[in-house]
Amino acid sequence: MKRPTQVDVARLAGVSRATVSYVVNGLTDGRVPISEDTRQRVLQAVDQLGYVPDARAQSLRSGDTKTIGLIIPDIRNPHFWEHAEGVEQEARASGYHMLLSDIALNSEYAEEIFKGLSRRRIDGLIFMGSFIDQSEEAKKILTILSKRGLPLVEISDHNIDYEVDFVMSDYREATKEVMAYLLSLQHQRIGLIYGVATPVLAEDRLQPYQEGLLAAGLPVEQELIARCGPTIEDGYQAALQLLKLPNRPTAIISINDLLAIGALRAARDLGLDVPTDLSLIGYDDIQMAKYLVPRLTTVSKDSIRVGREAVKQLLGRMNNPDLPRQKINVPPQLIKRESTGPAPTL
Amino acid sequence: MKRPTQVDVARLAGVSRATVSYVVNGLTDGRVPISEDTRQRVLQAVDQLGYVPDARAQSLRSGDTKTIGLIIPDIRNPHFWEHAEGVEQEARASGYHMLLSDIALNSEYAEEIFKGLSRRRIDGLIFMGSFIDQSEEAKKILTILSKRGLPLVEISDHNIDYEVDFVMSDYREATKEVMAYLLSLQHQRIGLIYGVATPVLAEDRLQPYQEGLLAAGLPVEQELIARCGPTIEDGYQAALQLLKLPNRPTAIISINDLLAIGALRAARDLGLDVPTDLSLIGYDDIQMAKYLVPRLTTVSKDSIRVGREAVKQLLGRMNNPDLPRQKINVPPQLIKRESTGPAPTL
DNA sequence: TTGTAGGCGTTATCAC
DNA sequence: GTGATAACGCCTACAA
Repeated sequence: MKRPTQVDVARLAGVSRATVSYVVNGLTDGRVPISEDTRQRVLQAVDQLGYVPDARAQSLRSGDTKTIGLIIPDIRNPHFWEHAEGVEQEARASGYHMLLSDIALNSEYAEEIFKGLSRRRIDGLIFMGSFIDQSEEAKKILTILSKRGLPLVEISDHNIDYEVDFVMSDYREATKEVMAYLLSLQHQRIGLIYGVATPVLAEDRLQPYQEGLLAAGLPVEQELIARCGPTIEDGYQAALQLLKLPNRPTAIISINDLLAIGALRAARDLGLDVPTDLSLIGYDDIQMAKYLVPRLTTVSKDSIRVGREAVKQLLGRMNNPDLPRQKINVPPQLIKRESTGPAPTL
Repeated sequence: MKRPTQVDVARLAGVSRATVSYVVNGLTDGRVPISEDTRQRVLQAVDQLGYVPDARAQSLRSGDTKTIGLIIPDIRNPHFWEHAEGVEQEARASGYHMLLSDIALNSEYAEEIFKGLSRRRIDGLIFMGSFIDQSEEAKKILTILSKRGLPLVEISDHNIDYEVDFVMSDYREATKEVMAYLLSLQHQRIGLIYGVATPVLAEDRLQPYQEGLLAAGLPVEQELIARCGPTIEDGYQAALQLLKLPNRPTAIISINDLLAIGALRAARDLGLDVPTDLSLIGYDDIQMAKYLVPRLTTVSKDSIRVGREAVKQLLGRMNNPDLPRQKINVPPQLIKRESTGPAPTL
């Protein structure tokens, strides 16, 4: 009934524990030679008993856990699963497991999550900067973990100035492009659905948005900036609010595709056609973006690749702690699809 | 630099290792009395060193890992993330962690994944029956794990006959309702997008589909059944295939909402209006279903609740292995929205 | 070619 | 009130 251990295998095979260890770990043809006969006997015993090594014990002994943690801000947003998918793929390929934590956009959880990961002695941690930044608490713990030698990689939407390896997709540049594009389509009133606002998101998107407006000689109007939460419903309500304005925007930038889905719905509910009456742009290029009706114009980034790159960086750092600071740029790209068009003449 | 252990804390506080253990585990007011003075000194040392207990060691000692595994069939389908969300919520509330594995619809991975979970000595496992069933290999391992005393809970779309606790949402009944609904709308040619076909899905959806047709005196036509893979693109292609038929269906049932998103797009690309020209029904009621244009009619199940119930069952079984077989029914529900309507007169 | 012994960090048991 | 000691399962020098 109880799980078999090395001892059980050894007993059955009539050898010592160490021999079992050698065979199981395949050191056969290396430094420690084991007779083929013994090897077979051990293997057979393993099979018969269904012996599986205990990762806890191995890890306690070896010092590493072959596990990397990934903290995502919101499990409900498809965008983050794509990161998770990339992380999991690359981790698996390197013999690592991924331990996924959803911070649920709730800074209160942050400490609990870090503690959990800390207890489990993960070998490295990948996290999304934008949301961790929100919490001073989280930042503090992160610093401690880092000081203690835990390899860290941040996935960021902008350049960062503190000492962490990171994979960046510069949304600042992308947002400039978005603004230029909308302005070239003659849009004068451009709304911003600014979900889950953080200081950092501001740098990436709010600022370039404002700067783009000003550079074109247009005013920055607070009523065109709708702050909201992370759910589709939030995006829906935010869009409704914007579109019901006496002098409504002819274009809306949504901070992510999920909110844009809500916005699309809102437009339709008000009898507005996208893109004839309203242009809409999202960010992330989640898988379904190009199947929506209309297909969504969006700022695309290869999220799976970002996840994979993050793991690569992390493993690099783990193998060589003295590496110079790593950074890699996975530039996002404006994908023009059907949800944007020339400004209507109102 | 190295992680502090109990020994370090003990040294700093000037007490023995055991005392540290007592204090940290809060046994203070229980069986083992510790002077308040000592307690404070220990706590302070813990804080100063940033000591965090090592879960591996604890687990090795105590025999359990406070971790439950969850195997989902496809990380790309939002539906499964909702289950994961429920599992994670309930697990967290009970002091457990969730270890998520994505089987990537690939039976080859199954064995590897089970081995991984086995090595990690999870305390219990929740899995989705429909996809595990595909692989004989997987089924065998599952049986072994179960025999060995690993508590198991299956999340299933139908009643199951073997000895496992399970949470069921009976899609068989729901599908009957779907058929009745479509027939009442006068649809005579009803297509089925039958993604990721497994024998079990067949029972839930293919059979009632066929039976519904026959009961209404309609033929079961193979050309109306499009088998396909799990991605949106697959759904798109499958729908295209169906809709290009000389005698195209006026209604399509899609095995899940994700595929339905593809189908919606396909209809639009062929210039067909949903629901005027084509009725479309999905399954799962993923979050965005009610924001799509048109809002998607679907078979809804409370996935988060299913996840939570599964954890409750699992914990119940863990606390009391001799419990009689548990089963709970979370019945799905047909939600009529905008993607369905009366059959067009072709 | 195989066996022995020590230790990874924790906790339960039993003395002091 | 507090401190040794053994044990959880594994790996790896080192010895035989």
